[in-house]
Amino acid sequence: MEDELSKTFAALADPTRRAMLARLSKGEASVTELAKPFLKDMSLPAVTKHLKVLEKAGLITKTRDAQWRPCRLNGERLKDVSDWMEQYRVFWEESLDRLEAYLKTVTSNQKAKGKNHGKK
Amino acid sequence: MEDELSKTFAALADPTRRAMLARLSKGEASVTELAKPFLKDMSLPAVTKHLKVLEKAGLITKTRDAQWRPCRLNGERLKDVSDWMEQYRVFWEESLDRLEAYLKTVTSNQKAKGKNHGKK
DNA sequence: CCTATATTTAACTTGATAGTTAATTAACCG
DNA sequence: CGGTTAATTAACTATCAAGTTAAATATAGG
Repeated sequence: MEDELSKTFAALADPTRRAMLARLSKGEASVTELAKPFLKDMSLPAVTKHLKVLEKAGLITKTRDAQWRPCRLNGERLKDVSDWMEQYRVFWEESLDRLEAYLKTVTSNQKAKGKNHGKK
Repeated sequence: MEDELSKTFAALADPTRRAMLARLSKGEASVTELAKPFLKDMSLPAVTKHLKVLEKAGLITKTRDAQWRPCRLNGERLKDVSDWMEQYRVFWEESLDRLEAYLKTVTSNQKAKGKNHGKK
């Protein structure tokens, strides 16, 4: 998984990590703080790993404060996702009727070109 | 990976699958048609698997037309992603200065409560 | 019926993810 | 220094994801 966008999507594909981001949207937090809601379900090293995934995806940044590692949300990477999403906005924002109509024009154009299912 | 949102994000975490969605945003296409740009890099069964991932994530729907399986984009699932993203919009849309200021108020509030790093 | 085309399924390999426990590093503080 | 707290690293296991080749299924059409 080389590209940044894939790494970001992969990082978001886990409810634990998304919950961590939600917590961080309230302000920065240390690892222990972030871990607290999950320690019934997993160990601290598991939390460290999740944070490392988020960090490598550029979704958070970790700093240092004595023995603590305050984490904060990095919004820019989420903007990349948002930008990617934009091209599809029409597919949910238009009324379903208008979308259907739009798709009909596209596909009927293709049929006009021969309904050849991709054959040369 | 139980929840729908995780499944959707995971499906999006692959450039091949995102390219397939991009193609489908131009109109419906058969499996062979969708596969064409990738057959230098992977086999047809691999394509079938990618499509299955997209389908299970609810991002596309497959229908039947003789021996063809026309696929089309399903925008609703992308809306779920977009809705989830909304809560973070402030983290990239505000000017960086204003975001910094916002975070300062949040964290200074925490410090006022004792800078206790999550201790009870 | 036979064959070509479209697509999927089966069985398998490989590498990545997500978790574990135990040990280690780092910094504070009495 | 020695103990305590915070966090990471190491080593390992199990499950999942992505790809392969070969075989199977489904439909059209002469």
